[in-house]
Amino acid sequence: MLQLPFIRENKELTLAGLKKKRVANADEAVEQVLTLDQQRRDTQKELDDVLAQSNAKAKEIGALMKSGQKEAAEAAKAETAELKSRSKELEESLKALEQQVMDVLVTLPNLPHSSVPEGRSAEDNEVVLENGDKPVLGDDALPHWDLIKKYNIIDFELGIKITGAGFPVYKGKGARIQRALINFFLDKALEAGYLEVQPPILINKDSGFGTGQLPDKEGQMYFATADELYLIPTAEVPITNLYRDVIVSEDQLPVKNVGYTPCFRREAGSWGAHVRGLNRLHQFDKVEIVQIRKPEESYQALEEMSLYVQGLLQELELPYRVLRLCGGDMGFTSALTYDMEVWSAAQQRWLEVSSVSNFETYQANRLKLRYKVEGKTQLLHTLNGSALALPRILASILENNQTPEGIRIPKVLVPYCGFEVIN
RNA sequence: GGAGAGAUGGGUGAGUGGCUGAAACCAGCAGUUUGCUAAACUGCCGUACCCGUAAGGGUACCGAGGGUUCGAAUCCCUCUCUCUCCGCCA
Repeated sequence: MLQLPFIRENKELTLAGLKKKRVANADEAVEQVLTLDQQRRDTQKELDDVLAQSNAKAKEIGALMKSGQKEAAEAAKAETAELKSRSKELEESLKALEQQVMDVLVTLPNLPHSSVPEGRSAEDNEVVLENGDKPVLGDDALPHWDLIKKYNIIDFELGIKITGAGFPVYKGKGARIQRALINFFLDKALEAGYLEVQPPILINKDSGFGTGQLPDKEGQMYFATADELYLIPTAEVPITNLYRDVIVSEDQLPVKNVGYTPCFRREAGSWGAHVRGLNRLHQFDKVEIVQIRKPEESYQALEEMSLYVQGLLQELELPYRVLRLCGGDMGFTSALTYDMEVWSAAQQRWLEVSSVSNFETYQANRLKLRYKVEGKTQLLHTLNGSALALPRILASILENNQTPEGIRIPKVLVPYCGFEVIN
């Protein structure tokens, strides 16, 4: 959520940012927020004054009662009636105005960092770098959805029976390589100084609001109606919400957490071409890194996180590229996002496997996540990144490493898998 | 699921209608002093919003929401959570 005082003092900057993010009704929305906010403040001033008068009168009455001046006290009581009804009115309109400000404010996305390129869609994203050699496969190379059948390691039909489309069953070496990847990713994060956490994978409304999934992305999450809990779309949500309503003491910074969780996404309306096999699932596994940083350090941290993720891809011997997302393609809550894509040799396309973002104060403002600087509380910056999401990593390992003798497991994973080839 | 008890500031914990934004103690911060890796003493020590260039002032908050009252941490209602006992159970 954007900070109201910031919008007030930086209206033009706000508008420019929102337009870069391709917000359709930016002028209108900002104007509305500022007008409502002014009304809100006026109303609060008036209410506070009325309440101050009421408090003074109440004290007066108390004193009169004590000194036995009953009649004077009764007379004073009569005077409070008007103040009371007035304060009630004002309180109601204050509440209404606060709600209205909030309603518009939550529709505004985060402002993009100055380095974010202009653009409308994925085609406008900036390729920051490309690394690794794309393998050249023979004509008989298979896409991963055929390889998983050939080697009987992932079963989509079985998943359909148990749950539905997009919920695959991993079997044998398929299950073992999943477990290997998770452990590999967690171990690497531990080496890099992250604290491992195992959060719940169901979250309440407040948590959904804290990281920005609610109110506007309600339809993307599975919802357990009996208990009003959402299945997490990413570990970002529970891990970042660990720090909701927290004033972190300076010596605990920076916070670096890593967690493995399954992730659940309804992906309503996003099925079609290019989503075969492991390319898009309703349930998948992911290791997520989350950092909480002082504002002045957050962009340096973002670069570190990007390099960290790239290091993982290098160790897995996967050709990858890094994109800086353009204003129109960025997430709602992000100020700057790098996407990491790996080359999927049989499909001949790039697959997104990680998204590393700095949210600046946007989430922290919702979370009320702060620290103290010289006695004053100040919002912190939150960042997170996939490190990494499994399915597409697995897809490209399967495709890129296929040989007539079977699928070669990347060296770093062999100790974790306990086998060198899937055949 | 059934029965009972409870929820106060970073922690412990007092407070049952006005003198309480809240005692006391601990932790923390600043300083004074003592010749010793510590003690004693003094002061400070919650959050948010509003007015103000500032100094400063106002308002709200004692699990959450509502109500009674001139006045609520304190009384009433609803909800949430925690603990204890019983039941069930990985």
